[in-house]
Amino acid sequence: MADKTICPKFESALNILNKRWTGLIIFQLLEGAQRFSVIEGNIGISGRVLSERLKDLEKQGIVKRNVYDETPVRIEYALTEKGKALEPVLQSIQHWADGWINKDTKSIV
Amino acid sequence: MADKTICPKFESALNILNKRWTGLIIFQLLEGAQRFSVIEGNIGISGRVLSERLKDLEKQGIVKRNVYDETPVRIEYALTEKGKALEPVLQSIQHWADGWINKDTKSIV
DNA sequence: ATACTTAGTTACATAAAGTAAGTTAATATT
DNA sequence: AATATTAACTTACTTTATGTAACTAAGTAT
Repeated sequence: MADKTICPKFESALNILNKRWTGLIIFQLLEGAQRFSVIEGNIGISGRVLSERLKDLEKQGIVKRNVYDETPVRIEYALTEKGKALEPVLQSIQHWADGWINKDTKSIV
Repeated sequence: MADKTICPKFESALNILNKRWTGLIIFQLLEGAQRFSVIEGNIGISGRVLSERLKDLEKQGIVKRNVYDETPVRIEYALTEKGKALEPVLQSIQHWADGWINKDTKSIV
């Protein structure tokens, strides 16, 4: 691979949304903190990959993992400020989708 | 997979940007029509996958394939109106990246 | 002691992406 | 006439990512 790095920041941002499921995970968390099993059920991701993604997102400072010492233990994943700052990105995707995606054909309007 | 379909249009839009390379391909084409080999070289994608992606994007009405009968044949890929309409999406990603990505650490600002 | 719950992890199977060589068509070169 | 060149792919094969389903750990409750 050549890797011309058009703009390293931009590429690095794209590499986040680029990965399967990250967009939906962030979209879910924009509604508020959620537990592992809730995210899993809501977006239909496999536990294996959700675990992987949440670790990535945490490492990138987009998601925060909060442990509540109840019984059984409750763990919630929430967006950080950096994560919340992605809301306009998802909104612009939504806006584009509203204007250009025909939900029946999944193709040209 | 459960597939709760949060919003079918939104999901379908995400499934485009979601795939590896599509974001960069569209970003490239925002600068104007480009040939296969140029895109390939600029973003460092393999020919096999670029071919696959361009067909997908064409099928979704985001990219138009233009054949110029020169010698050797010249083929250019350009964004359609639907494709150009993605510019604000990429801009919002760029904007987020500028504010939140530290290009050195690739992580928290 | 056994069972239940959440939040994972592990082992294995299938699908997607990377690599490198090959194909096609229209010239241009020797 | 045979060989080479160029762009745009395609094919065969390897590596990586994702899906599936069963399993583990910690802390109760029965």
